[in-house]
Amino acid sequence: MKKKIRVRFAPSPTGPLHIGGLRTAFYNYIYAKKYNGDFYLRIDDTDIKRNRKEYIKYILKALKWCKIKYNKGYNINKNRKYIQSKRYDIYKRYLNYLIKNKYAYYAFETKKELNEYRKNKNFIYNFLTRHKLNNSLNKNNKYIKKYIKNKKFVIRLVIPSNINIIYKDEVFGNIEINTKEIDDKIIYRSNNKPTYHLASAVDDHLMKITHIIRGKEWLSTTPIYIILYKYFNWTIPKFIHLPLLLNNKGKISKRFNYNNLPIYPINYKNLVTNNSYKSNGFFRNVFIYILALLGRSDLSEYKILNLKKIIKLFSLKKINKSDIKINYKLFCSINRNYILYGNSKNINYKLYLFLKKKNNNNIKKKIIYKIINLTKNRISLINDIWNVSFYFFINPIKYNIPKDIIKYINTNYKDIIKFIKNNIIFFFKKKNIKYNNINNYIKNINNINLLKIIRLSIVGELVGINLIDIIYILNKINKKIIIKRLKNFKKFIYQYKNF
RNA sequence: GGCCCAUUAGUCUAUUGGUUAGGACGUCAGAUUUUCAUUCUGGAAAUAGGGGUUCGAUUCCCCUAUGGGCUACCA
Repeated sequence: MKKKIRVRFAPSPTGPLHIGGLRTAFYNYIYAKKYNGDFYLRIDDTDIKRNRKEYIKYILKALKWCKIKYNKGYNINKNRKYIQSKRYDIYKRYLNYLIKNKYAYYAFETKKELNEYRKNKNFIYNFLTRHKLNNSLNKNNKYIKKYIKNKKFVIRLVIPSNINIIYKDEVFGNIEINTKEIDDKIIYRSNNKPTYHLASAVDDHLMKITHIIRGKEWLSTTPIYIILYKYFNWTIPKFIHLPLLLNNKGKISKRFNYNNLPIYPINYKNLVTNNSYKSNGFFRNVFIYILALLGRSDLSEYKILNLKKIIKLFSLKKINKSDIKINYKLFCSINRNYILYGNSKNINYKLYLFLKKKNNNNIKKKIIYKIINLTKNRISLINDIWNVSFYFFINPIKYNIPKDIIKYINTNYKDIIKFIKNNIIFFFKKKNIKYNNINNYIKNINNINLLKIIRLSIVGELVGINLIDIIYILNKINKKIIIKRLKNFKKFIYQYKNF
């Protein structure tokens, strides 16, 4: 019988989860979904100096937004079992086994001493050097006991001497690393806490993890994990390493810029930013697609697929090996593509929710939807809708007038005032103005500059949707708006008649 | 420095021994649009370099270069 697949996502809460971490979580999730397996969430918080509870919350929130659901695992309210800081007793039991079988030993060097050794760049704490160093392999029992009693020790894993550890990665193929390159890794610190290597190996075994899906940065550290598994005589899981996500400067980190955005806005100590994928206006399903895209060579067709299809198409063979540079602009255009061709019901609703917050004049829902339909083909992110539709909600704040129009206003000042007063305003004072009336009126003006001036007075700038639509909608919202704006503009050019 | 991994246009990638090296975003030009956007048409643009193996190499091997990761009492 085939063993049930079980994967885990095991972030360490030393910073807000970034897109790279989320991508790892997502790949674990879809892998489990694809093969009907389990997906667990574990919090690997063995780095007690850098861990923060806020980051655990952040991780959970980010997973939730992306709808990455786990079968079992850490839950801030209910289940706190899947967190390593609550499992120290367990690790200690396994540690004792390693010591008893001479797979691990006590070492007594201070950090200072180690730094001294490391000034020689070739220094490695392993089979070549350990017999000369200050550890329980070389010292008598009395000495060892004294150090252990004073808690001045770490425990190191015995890395076997000069053998090639070969393992198969499902993405990268066979990886071969000689043990002479590897330190006898510290698996237990002087503060009585295990390090990641021990804790994660033990947990992965106890949780019966069958596949380890994580970032490529672990590729050369995997032998340590394998050695531990062999000492315990456990079944080694399969490894699936994912290409790294890079920003312009290298591996993405907790420092944010536009190519390295957080998922959610964060405000924690000196980590403050309002920008994030969510708050900048990415659609959830687009963001999920982007996560899938980062590392999959089969998803370059530029159609936004839903989760079901992403899972259906998933194949280890299609995971690429080379690292991926985050390209925020590309992400934006994927979002834009979705707005243009995606599920318009969902899109319009989200855009409506955004505009609703800004709607101070109680513009009717129906009209807002109309505005959305007219403007949404010119935006990339949800938030952009304001930039292209603000003039329906507020009067123009400033007039963005190009030089040639300034010149035109200066030379034809009197005629323009006259035109506004006697022609346009006169037109808008009529009752029951229909779309066709506006259409005919505008078409008959037949003077590009005057049309531009009408647009300027209403919108504040020369870009935007069809002028007839703008006028029609504004007139529907409130008959007085256009007249008011025309008068404002008249006042404005009167003030600045010599630009 | 050592070890590991990668290298196709600006970016994401297709082609795993025979293709005029394909697509998407971006970019440029034209048409449409009173403007902008959309839409349509078209253009420029890549197998990092050098050696092998082969009738033939983007594809396999080696070297170099570049990028990235690891080399922590971080994960």
